[in-house]
Amino acid sequence: MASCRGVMSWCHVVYRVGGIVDPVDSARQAQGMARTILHVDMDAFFVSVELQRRPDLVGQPVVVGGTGDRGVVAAASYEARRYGVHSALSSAIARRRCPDAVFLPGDYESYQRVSTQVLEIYDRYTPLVEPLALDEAFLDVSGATALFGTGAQIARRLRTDIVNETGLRCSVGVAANKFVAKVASVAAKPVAHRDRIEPGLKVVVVDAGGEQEFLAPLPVERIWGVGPVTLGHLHDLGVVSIDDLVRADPRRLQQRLGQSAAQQLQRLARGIDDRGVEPARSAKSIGHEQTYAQDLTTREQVRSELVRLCDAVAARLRASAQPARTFTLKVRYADFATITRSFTLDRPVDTAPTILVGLERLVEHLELRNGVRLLGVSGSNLGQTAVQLSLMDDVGPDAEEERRAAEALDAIRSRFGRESIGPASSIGPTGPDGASGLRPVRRGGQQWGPDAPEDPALR
DNA sequence: TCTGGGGTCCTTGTGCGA
DNA sequence: TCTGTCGCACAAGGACCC
Repeated sequence: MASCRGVMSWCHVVYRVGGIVDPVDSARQAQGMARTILHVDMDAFFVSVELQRRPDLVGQPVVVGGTGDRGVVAAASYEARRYGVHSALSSAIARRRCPDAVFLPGDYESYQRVSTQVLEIYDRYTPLVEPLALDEAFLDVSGATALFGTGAQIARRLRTDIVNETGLRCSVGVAANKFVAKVASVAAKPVAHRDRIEPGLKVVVVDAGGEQEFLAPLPVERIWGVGPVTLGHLHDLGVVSIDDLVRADPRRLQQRLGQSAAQQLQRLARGIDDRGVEPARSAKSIGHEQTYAQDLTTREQVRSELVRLCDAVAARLRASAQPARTFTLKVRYADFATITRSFTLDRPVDTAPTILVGLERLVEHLELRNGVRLLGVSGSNLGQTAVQLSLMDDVGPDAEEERRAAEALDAIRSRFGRESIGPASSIGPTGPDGASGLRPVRRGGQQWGPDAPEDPALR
């Protein structure tokens, strides 16, 4: 049985049980190499940052995300969660469920700043930090225990530092591997019930060897990689809890989910996860996509938007010094059907005109059907050196000229800001306020869908 | 009930050369 | 010369994550 041990000054639960033990972990422990992994997850991060600027909203239902009808919720305060509002819910439904909620459009750059501050705190404890998103990270503190104490003690110190220096709260899971640490951090979080908000445990520790007993009673959708589709398959097979998954017939699972997924899920269900904490994961693709408040219905509109997206993607490829060989166009139609089309060049490139030539060829063969609600462009197959030679050369602009223009663009943006210059098609006939102006693609801008028309009551 | 934007990873199908 | 097969690269899509 799992034993829960409360600790005076902060709530802290330890699962120390027997059960099936991963041979890899056993060998590691036998050699004194057991890892201590922390998963730190900020509580309602975006909302908490907003509340620091708007203390008058503390205790109220607050939602950060797309404010328009095509937006989604990025984060909800626990007061809003009591009404069934949660992240990824459509903003329209969120409004219906909680009409009194205050909707804020979100400020990605502020969240980035606070996130950097939190990363600096992690750095004091270990260099092995793998950020997963702005609001969560894995830390391998195996080498820090001699200096700072047990995993639980480090977790407690970290929480205190974060609260004192940022004013924000977080929940921490501690375990011998990433997956279990992540599930533990969820168990440490506050829970919003219809009639009350249950304070979280703040820190939950799962000792090595106790993984399977900790996981067994949890619903199978807690496993990383089980989304709505896989959950449907698992329910069809009578698998509801993680324990059911451990006991499930591997052949039936493989028939339904494929060999790779079935094996991986059963390993995770047993609490086995050999992935290490990777501090410097390089990006494999760089892209931008945008959902439009009104569907695009003409080829001209599509081309014009592609110019903006290409410009933004090319600028980021240059900024990261990672030109791409493969470019993918994503189109979502009004009926939500989504297609992707891609092309691969013989050499990596990072300038918009060359990419655009390829994309326009793809668009020529596309039907616009009854309207396009989303367009996306991404570059993958990232390389190191951009070469202005490609299959587009026969029709593309002069390579040297293109390169010089891109460098001039970067220099102007670096000096005067990202919105200071852009492709001609970025100049809309009229802006939201009736005036013309540049419409740059901004990373983090419109992150959660098109915003509602300006409402002074929002801010 | 309506579904964003940034990604990653996996599977399947196809074309091609050996 | 034709056919089958294997491995590889690529394209497209699906599922998932935060």
